[in-house]
Amino acid sequence: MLPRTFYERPTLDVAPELIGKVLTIIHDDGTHLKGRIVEVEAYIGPDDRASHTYGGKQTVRNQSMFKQGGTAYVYIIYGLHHCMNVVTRGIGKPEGVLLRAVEPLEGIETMSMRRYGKPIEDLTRRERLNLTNGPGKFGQAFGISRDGMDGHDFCSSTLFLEDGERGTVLRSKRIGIPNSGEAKDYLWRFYEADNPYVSKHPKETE
DNA sequence: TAAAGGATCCACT
DNA sequence: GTGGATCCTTTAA
Repeated sequence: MLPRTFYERPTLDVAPELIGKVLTIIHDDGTHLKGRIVEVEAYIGPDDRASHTYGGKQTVRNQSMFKQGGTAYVYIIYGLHHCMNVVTRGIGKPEGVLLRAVEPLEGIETMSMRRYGKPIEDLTRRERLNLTNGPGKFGQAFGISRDGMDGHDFCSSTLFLEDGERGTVLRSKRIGIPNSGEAKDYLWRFYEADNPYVSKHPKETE
């Protein structure tokens, strides 16, 4: 399992290195879920208009962002989708990386039932790719919720990351950022080239 | 207490 | 490629 020192570094160093890492979540009912991370975005609180912690703003919802590196920050977007972040740097530094998409490795049956209520063999090709190719979809497939997951430690026996194979890492502008303000142009999205589980393959890449 | 908006997803064209 | 759904969190009065 990746040590805490992996997370307690500059966010823009951690984010691209998360590509290819294998995430494991073990739920209370014993189900093992594994996925290979293929898409992330960095959010650097104090200087980032698009972050929930812009200017160091601290609320009931985002308090996990202020904890030590390797903490999970889970929030609900648009009232219904759960998104998971990995907190970086140290206590009092509200920075993190949003996990946007993974490639399913283990527990695919469970993911299929959670997402579509039917077994994997009944899914269309499109539905299989739609299991985890977006922040909210990944959250639903992995059974992520604020109860129990928010504030959880990535250095624990039921939630952790391990090394995995990594392909070519590309970078782009982030997705869903309003088309105004200086934060929109930052190339803080990282994803694996040619991976079908990446939510979007934009034109502007480096 | 009320109002506005959002780090998205899905169905439809 | 486009637009609507949907409800929680924040902020201001």
